[in-house]
Amino acid sequence: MEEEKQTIRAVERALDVLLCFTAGNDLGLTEISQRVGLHKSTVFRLLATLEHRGFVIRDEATEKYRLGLRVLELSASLRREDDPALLLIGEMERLRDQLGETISLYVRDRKDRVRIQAVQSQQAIRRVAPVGARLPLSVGASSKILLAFAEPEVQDLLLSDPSWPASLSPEAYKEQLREIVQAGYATSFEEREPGAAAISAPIFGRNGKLFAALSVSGPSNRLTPDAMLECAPAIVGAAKRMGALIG
Amino acid sequence: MEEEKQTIRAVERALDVLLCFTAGNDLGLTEISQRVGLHKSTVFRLLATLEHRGFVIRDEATEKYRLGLRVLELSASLRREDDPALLLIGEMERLRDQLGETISLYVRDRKDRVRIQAVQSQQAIRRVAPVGARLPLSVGASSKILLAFAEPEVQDLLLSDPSWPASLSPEAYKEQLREIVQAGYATSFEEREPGAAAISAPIFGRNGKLFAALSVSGPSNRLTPDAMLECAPAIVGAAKRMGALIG
DNA sequence: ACCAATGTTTCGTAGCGTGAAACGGAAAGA
DNA sequence: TCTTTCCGTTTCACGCTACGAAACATTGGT
Repeated sequence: MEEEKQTIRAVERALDVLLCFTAGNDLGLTEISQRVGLHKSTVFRLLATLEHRGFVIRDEATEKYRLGLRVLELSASLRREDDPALLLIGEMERLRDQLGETISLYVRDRKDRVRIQAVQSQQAIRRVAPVGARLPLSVGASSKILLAFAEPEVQDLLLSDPSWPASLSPEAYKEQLREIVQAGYATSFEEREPGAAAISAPIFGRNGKLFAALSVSGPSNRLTPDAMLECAPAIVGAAKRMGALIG
Repeated sequence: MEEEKQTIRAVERALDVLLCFTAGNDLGLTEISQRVGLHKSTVFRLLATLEHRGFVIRDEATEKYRLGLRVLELSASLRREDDPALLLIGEMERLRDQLGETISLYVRDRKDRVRIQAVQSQQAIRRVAPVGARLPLSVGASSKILLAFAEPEVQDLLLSDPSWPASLSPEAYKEQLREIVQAGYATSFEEREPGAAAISAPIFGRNGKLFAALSVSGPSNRLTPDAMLECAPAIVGAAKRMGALIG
């Protein structure tokens, strides 16, 4: 049960503190200590260390903490010249212009999916999709794609994981995933967020393995089930072209 | 020579390991341990911790370490809706289209400057400017802007800092900065990188304090001293308009 | 086969991180 | 003005925990 990997507690705690800031707004010391469940003085020292390296800074006015520019520096190193997300942005823009909706690119990262690239719809009412967002793998069209086309062993691992919602029976869900493999795309209608719908198709690399899920999302009154059925071929086609672009 | 702030050694080391990856390429355990000057087993545990939280991952093929998507998640929180860099991108694009060169936005972060936004030139030969890059405050046109228009106390602090190159006399440099304040803009010609030139102007916030340096950079055979002199008014004007846009 | 280089595990020690408590300071309320 | 309250900061003794040497494992090169 318990073969925890050998990790360093203080570092783990520091990273937890950092992750608090994914919420977005600035945080005070006490608020952080409550959120991570650590003593004030412990968090104080952790924050002092993070600040010393520039990972967090203090807002001069409010005295609260926020992320520092060091994380921008790190993320710049993530986006390298060979970043697939950069290669695919052109094709994504073309699809956006064709369909008028927001286009996202998701990859699986452990037990979540992460939006690694996005081009926003130009319409007044649109889905806004910030790059970097981390979302659950249990709901949404792209989640189903990432699961349905994953290698069987990771699929089993994820569906049997304790973090998998008990309300979703693995057996029934697998049947649904098989249908998606058959169809070649997946849809979701007001599944994760009310008023939103999405349709997603898989992008395979040259090695034949799933690389990412291409997803079109918008308001559910525009992306009706019928409308999604209609634009599915375009999305599947774009995903196929993208697969040819990446290594 | 005294009291360092109270920080946590293990965390500090972990952050140093993370910062190794700003180089860009993937790193092996031994290489990291040499770079940060720590024992292999120590780095091994630090990396295991960073990996456990998703800040680094291992390339399946090469077994080397690289940054994980958690840093993308963090950087997304840095780019919020009220991010000034997002407000200014429109004006930057306009300036790019007018001058045909790459436009960058720099802010001072401690003893460095960081490029927080950029729009790339469309020309075949152009300056490429990745967002997030951290550069020294001692060379380059935008460095001079960030120093010249900084509050006097931080200017003194930076010029007297041990990290300031001894070859640049603070006295003479201050005189140069005064001239820049007079002119309202700064230039650099093959100063930091051979073959590159830049011209930069300050952006002030509503509070009258310096917010960032707007910079135009390109190959030195296009951005000749004469050409820079010619386009200076356009850049100063754009910087002024940008100042009105931010809070 | 050897050697060299890298990644992983073990283990005893002491140095370090920990959390309770006390301190200081600012803002809110009576 | 004097409380009260809430934050942030500092101190300190205890005992856990992170440390590094060394051994072990694994690979690839010659």
